[in-house]
Amino acid sequence: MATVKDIAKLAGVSTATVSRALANPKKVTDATKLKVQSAADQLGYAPNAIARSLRTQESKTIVVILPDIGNHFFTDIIKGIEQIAHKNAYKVLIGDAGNDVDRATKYLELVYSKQADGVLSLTADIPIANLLDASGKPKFPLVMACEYYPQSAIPSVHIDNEYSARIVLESLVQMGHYKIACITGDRRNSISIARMKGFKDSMKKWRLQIPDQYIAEGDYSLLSGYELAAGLLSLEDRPSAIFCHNDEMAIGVLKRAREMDIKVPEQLSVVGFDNIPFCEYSTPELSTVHQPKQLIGETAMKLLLNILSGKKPNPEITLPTQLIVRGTTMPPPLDQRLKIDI
Amino acid sequence: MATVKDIAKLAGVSTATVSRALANPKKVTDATKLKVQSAADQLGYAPNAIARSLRTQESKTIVVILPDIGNHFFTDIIKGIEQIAHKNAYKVLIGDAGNDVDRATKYLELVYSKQADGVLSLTADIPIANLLDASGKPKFPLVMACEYYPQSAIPSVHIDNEYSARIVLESLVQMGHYKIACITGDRRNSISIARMKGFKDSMKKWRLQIPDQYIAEGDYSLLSGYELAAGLLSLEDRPSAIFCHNDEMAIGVLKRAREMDIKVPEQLSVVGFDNIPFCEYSTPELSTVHQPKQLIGETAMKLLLNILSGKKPNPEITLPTQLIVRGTTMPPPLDQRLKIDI
DNA sequence: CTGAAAGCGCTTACAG
DNA sequence: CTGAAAGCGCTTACAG
Repeated sequence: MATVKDIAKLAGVSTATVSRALANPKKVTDATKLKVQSAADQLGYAPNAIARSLRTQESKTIVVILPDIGNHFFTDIIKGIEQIAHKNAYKVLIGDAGNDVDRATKYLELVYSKQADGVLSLTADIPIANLLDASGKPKFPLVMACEYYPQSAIPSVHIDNEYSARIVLESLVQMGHYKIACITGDRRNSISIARMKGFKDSMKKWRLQIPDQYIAEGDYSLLSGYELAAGLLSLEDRPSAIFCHNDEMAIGVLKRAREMDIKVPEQLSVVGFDNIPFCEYSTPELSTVHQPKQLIGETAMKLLLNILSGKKPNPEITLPTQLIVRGTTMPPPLDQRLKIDI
Repeated sequence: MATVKDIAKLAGVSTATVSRALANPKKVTDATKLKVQSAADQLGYAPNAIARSLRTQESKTIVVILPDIGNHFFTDIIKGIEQIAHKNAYKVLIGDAGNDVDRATKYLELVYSKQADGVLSLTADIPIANLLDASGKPKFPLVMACEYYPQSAIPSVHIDNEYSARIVLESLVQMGHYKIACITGDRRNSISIARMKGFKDSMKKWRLQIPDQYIAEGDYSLLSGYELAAGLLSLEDRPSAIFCHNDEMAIGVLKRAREMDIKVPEQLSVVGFDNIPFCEYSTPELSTVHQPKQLIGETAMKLLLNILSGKKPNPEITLPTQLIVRGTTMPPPLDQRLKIDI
């Protein structure tokens, strides 16, 4: 491997000049620029980024901490992150936590070991003490996306989860549903809490009850939706609608309903969350809440870039969602329909 | 950030001793080990991996080049890679090529810039001249998984694509299908070529015809399966079975059939490839070829580890596949059934 | 515009 | 067992 030293020798200049010619072509004569350039080409020079990092104290790399690479929701988020990162000459290290807190936390070491300049975390499962110093400020350049720590000073971009749950509920109630169940994610998670709050607030507003057994806690997988639906759909007073906190669990519910011979949407309405590509390929096509996934990724990366360049960040950005009504929702059977004046 | 120098000062030893105490506790007195360790703890020392890399000339990082992060087939492969990598103290840099050859090729620079020690490529779309030197040997530690360059000296782990296609075809023919269409991936790709060969060989063996318009070229997306099925299913002599080169295209076919009111499997059999989790959640559940995805990832990473440690690699590893018959395949209607003696 | 020199933070032969 | 010194390959203030 050729180094600046080799180029310097071949071009008959100093290593300082080589470095300058390659990095700032303006600070150097056209003649030397040419000499250096052709020597570099001749030697097939590739700069050693490690040496550069050690000298400049920056790696031009960021880590994104991914809760679970098996969750398809994150695909477009990552695409958004990578697009902005690459456009700005940053490399992206993707750390899959496999739903494990310790593994997620471990990726933070990359910034202490100087292999990354900042962190873009898609999970709020990391103990917050690992992220904030005594004064409550982030210990290193850090942005959260999708998930977040409420009332923390960590810059974050996310949707309005409470509002998004409310529009789902409003739509369902307007159709006449009142026996509405819910399959959540991890219930200690801020996202689940916000969505549950939106759900409960809407129900309360319409003076509707939520029996305890109508709330089930899943893990965002196809399987957990499938398994939890078994319980929900066997209830004596079976719900006429199920609101799932992501699309994969909703697709799991669809399968269970099919097996139990419960017709969707005639006998059961199902709503998902995220709007992953598979929504349009389920039977029936899944009604859901659309999240601007790629935009979330892009925005979060831009925020991190701002922090990395020393600007003080916009602390919190909320992006819009949208209810998408497809084939899994309709008014419940007449005998189960709510009678209200709208 | 504390450095070895700081620790050395606090512990009253040299930086050399600090380095040794931390890395090889055996080469040092118990007393100094203790002194150094406690000084390091006290200062909250985190080693600078960049400096270490520059000195040791290895980054303990590998890149995996991913054709498209949107293709769910790769999820478990990556899990397998990461598991073995982390167990061996290697970091994994995931490079998403977004189905773009130039982007894929660009990730190779990470090894020239010393940010990665080796490459695990899941795509064979990179021009091979970028990988091999004049004598046909890999320019750097390199392993292929899933895809490969036929007759190259690049170590690779993959399935037997030809055989896998044959078992699909045999199963279909045994059921009595003879009008069998195929939706492939990129047809210049070695995987598609091998699967097509298995397909054609089987058909030839049974003396069956494959009309040109029975072969359609897709891009592994849900949408391409959906779109190409429109043509296939509108043919005057409509196929009674479609073999898709991945599950997502097969699920796209299912949707189109539903819309055209063609009953699967009664009027149309569909077979996918890969066995992604969604297979069990489609309607009907998708028959497919199971690939040992996680094992492929693990095996490929072990191969790369071998190369990295100077051992000469096992050049090619083939892992077994398995036909999984679910709800999308059955014998064709009687009037379209092949009459053969078996 | 160019060069000599220092230094980023480690590790490791080489002496002792 | 321990220390002094060199060096990995860059970049950048400092002189000139």
